[in-house]
Amino acid sequence: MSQSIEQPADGTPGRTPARAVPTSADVARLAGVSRATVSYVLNNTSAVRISEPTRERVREAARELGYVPHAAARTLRAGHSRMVLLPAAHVPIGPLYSRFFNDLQWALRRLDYTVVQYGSVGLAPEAAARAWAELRPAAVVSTGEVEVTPEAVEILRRSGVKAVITIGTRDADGTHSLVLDQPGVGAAAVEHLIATGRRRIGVVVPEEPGLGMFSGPRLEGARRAAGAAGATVVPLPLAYTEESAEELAARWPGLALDGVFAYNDEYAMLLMRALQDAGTDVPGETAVVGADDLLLGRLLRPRLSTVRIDMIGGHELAELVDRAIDGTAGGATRRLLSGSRVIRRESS
Amino acid sequence: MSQSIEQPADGTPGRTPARAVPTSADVARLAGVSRATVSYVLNNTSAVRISEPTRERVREAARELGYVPHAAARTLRAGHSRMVLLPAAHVPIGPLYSRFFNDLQWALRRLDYTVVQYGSVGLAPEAAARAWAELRPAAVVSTGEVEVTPEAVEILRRSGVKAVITIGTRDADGTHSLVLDQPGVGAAAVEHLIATGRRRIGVVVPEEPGLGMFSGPRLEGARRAAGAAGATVVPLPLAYTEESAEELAARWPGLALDGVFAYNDEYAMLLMRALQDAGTDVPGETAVVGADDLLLGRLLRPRLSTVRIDMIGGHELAELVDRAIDGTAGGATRRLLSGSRVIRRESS
DNA sequence: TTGAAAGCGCTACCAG
DNA sequence: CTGGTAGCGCTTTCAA
Repeated sequence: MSQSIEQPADGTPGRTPARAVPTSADVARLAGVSRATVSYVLNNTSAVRISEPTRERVREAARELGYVPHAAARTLRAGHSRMVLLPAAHVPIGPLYSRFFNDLQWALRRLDYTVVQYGSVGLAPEAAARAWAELRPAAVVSTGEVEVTPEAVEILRRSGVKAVITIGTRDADGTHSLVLDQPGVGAAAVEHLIATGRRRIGVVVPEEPGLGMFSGPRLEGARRAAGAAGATVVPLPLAYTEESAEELAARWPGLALDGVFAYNDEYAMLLMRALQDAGTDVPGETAVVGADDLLLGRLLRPRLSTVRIDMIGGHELAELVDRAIDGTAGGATRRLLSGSRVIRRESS
Repeated sequence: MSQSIEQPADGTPGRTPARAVPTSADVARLAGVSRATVSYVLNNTSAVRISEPTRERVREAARELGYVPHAAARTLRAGHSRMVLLPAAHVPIGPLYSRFFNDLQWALRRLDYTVVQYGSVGLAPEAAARAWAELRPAAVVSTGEVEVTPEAVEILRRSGVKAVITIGTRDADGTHSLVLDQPGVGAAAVEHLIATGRRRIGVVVPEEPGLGMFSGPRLEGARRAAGAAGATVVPLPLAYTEESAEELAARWPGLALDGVFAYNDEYAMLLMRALQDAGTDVPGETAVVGADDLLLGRLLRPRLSTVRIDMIGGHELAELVDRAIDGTAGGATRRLLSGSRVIRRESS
């Protein structure tokens, strides 16, 4: 074959010769056509008509060489990518989110986007934004693990990112913001407790870092709801360990609380267990309400009352992303997701 | 300014003018130097000495323009990327994995790799491999959610991927394989049950798709261990729903099992709850063993016995990835991670 | 110490 | 219907 003449300098001479990775030029040579034709055939370019025999020759050559197009080259040439970047969460928020994530990814891929999660643990907002911007994604969909500051948005914008979508506790300007009504979650729980006759209500505040952006607003909402009804709210710091829960349960009698909103179902389980072990009757002495409606909660005894949180569907969000990228969605929008409601079981 | 002459065709004429994204050429122009100099300065190229005033001018210009390098262009020019691709799991495997994931990402970033998770839900092995290959990552680290077939490995190899690392239930050839000893997990559980006097042992097999690659080998290991001791193993299909668990619990007496390995702690909780509700005494009539050592298990009553699974550390793996990329780790290796041991609590 | 220029792989224009 | 070719943004060799 003619290629053998320009045997390329081999990268790894030691072991398997590892021929250089095939390019569209290699495909063209093997098929006896031009690189342009290869591009037309492999991309099914409709603006140009290639004879069927030629198409087949090209496809066969590509198959034989194991040709895979080079995304970076395509991006460079096109001037834009079809990548949607999701800053990856450092805290797994449970089945609710993971289901949502899967739906989103699946829907975006149907729209021909390449979905990529970028781990951004421990990066400052601007540093993270720069790292994301290097990849020149078409859109960034942030689910709240890294704060999206105005500076970050500006960095992304200037790097050609077409759309920034945030899902979080408050709107980030210049973005399409989906605001989860966290205060509403706390308020729903507390209103329910009050409606069932409770007056002194504890609100668990996780000590784990990274949950503050959720727990703060939930506490705030709880306070508002309690204030409106003349009830009392007591913040209860709690780490996700048995020791911390035991310690809290030990001083429970002194706190004289008749109800508690435990942040979510997992903390609720932790706390409820500790309370029961310490001899506190649930819901007799203290009612407990979690959040997220995990299967877990139905397995506890008493069955756990919970706040089911309103969440946007993955498919719906994918469409928003798509419209935001092609400009149809306008410059910046804000949408409040507030539909949290209590599911009463046996613990309240 | 001179740029105003060649005002580029604006992408989105409607709203904010959105000036074209700045390139290193723009930085060079603003700083009054050549593009080469810009590259030298911003990459701290040591082979070349640039005067301090020039460096400062370049950096200032970059800052002013909000310049962010274009990863695709860099990759294209360099002929290789520093991207490590992790096919993202479609099933959240719990805190054990998520901790591992974070460590791995963090460690890889310290080694100056760009870590990217690629959602590959529902793709055939070869299709997934091609999708990954388009990004020309330096390495692919598969944690077992998509099967890595020999064909897939070949596709990746031919696309210049330097290293393929698999963590899974068996070794994939041509890769660096870390084999989790799943049979060992089942065996450990069953041996423990036998040692504590059980003879007819159920093994839960989750009906959820995607877990088969774990549950199958665990069942196999359980069978081997039972066979060696003359005990009996009964496979128990179970979906992760209350109904499925209730149904299983209802026919429990007929099964006449005195022990059960419940796949993991979550299924164990589900089953144990259903058994207790149906009036079966745990561990009196039936002993229950889970796996993964979740905090959850310690909160149950009786406290759940569990198999703690041996796992490689994220940092350690990051180093393997690094050596595999630069060739130091050799062509293909295999390492068995077998160190599972039972933590006995109260349910067995 | 700095600049000019080639070229990575690909696509889209324009000629033939 | 097919081929030639420019050029996306970047790094790096070679020359000045």
